[in-house]
Amino acid sequence: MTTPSAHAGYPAFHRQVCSRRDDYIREVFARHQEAIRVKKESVVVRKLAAIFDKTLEISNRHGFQAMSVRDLSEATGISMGSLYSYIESKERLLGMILTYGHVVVDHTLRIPEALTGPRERLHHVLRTHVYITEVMQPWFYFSYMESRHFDRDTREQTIAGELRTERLIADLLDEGVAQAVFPVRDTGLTAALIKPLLQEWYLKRWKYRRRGIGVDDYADRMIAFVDAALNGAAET
Amino acid sequence: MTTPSAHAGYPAFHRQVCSRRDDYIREVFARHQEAIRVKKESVVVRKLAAIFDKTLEISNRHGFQAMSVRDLSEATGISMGSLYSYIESKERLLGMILTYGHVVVDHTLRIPEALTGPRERLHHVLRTHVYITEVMQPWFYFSYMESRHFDRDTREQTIAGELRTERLIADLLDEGVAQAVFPVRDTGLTAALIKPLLQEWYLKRWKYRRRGIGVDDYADRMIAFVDAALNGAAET
DNA sequence: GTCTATATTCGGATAGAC
DNA sequence: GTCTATCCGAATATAGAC
Repeated sequence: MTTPSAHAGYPAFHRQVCSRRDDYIREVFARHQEAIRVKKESVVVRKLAAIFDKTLEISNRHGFQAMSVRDLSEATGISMGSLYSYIESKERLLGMILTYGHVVVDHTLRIPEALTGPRERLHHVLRTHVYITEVMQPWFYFSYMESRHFDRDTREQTIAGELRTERLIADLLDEGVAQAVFPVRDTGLTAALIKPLLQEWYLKRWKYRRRGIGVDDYADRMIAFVDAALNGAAET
Repeated sequence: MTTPSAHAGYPAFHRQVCSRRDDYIREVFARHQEAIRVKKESVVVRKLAAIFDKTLEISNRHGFQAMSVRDLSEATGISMGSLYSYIESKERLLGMILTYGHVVVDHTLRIPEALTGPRERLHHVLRTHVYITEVMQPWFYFSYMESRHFDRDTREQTIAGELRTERLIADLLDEGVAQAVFPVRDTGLTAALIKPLLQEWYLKRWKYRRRGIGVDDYADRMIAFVDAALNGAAET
């Protein structure tokens, strides 16, 4: 049941994403330049990295609203005045953090390419999703929990992203049904039931950590559960 | 695939819970009496019902922190001063709302009793959970989303409740394994994977409503999905 | 029991020296 | 680029008349 997918296991995936972190933050800088008064890129990248980390850390404990900019100032060791020359406003900080996550996800959650069989393609997508949400757990948690506080546009953008994932899964299921690999009736609903199994990993990771279940463990088990559900669907 | 369980369908369940609503609120009143300056029970029950409803409504849109007591005052039509003679403080209001949900759940999520087969008992628990979270959707959503802002004790109480549900499912799976009804390997992990399928219903209900999927539809499909996963587990 | 008016604290944001 | 000091609006909570 070990994956015959395009993945070389989680550690390699983790290293790759982390090594590109500065590039991702540079792109965030580029997209929000007008809002950032400091102009020296190397300085900005270093500071933004710290600001994003601490914001996610504090917000995920008490909520973004509850985090005062003063709290953030103390946590990062950057004074209020200085901080505001990087973030412009608290709302803009939110926007930058969302951009950050989207940049990372866009660069990593790529299509399988060489994989052909519907089942293999599905497995790959499920595993990659678990991997990326493991690397970026604080961001996914934040995005999920805070989305209802966003303004209309931002919220709808987030929801659209969510639905895209679900749609991707549904499409893969459709492929499988067309090739008589999965005996699934309603692929849309089935995809909707699979998605919470992906979200489970970043929403309740503490629970699995406490039980000693690691990323690859979870991916293996979750994929097996889904496979069983897809196979057994014939009997319904 | 229609349930041969102790349930007479959702509408009957809904009516029963709603008809007892005043009793539940009376119990909340009893448990928080010292914090409520107004003493006339009939008045308190009526006002608390409105206060709870509006609080859940506003909080579930923008978050409990973001809801000012002024907002609540305007929404309920009760003046600031008057409001404070019912809630003592915003934090106490939070406590009362949590009590409210716990009271309702304690009275409705009862054990199957006469049902014997492990599969039937599991189906019953899953369906009842979907039913109760449908009636009390705003409360469950609130409790899930706000729990990380609670103080230590309250948060741990909420988590304990969560784990109890998961444990209940795991125990039923164990029963089934013992009687060779389910070929499941790790019942703890399987229970952990089933739980998000229950939470899905109150966390993303808008999605299913938009697709025209009702409570009993969801319960049927979700239970079928779980059944298939349990059966197919043998092949792993 | 209900209201209006107000005390007080806190958080976002900026000015301006260095 | 970074800091300290400060402004100002908003939110919780209360006092006290009716």
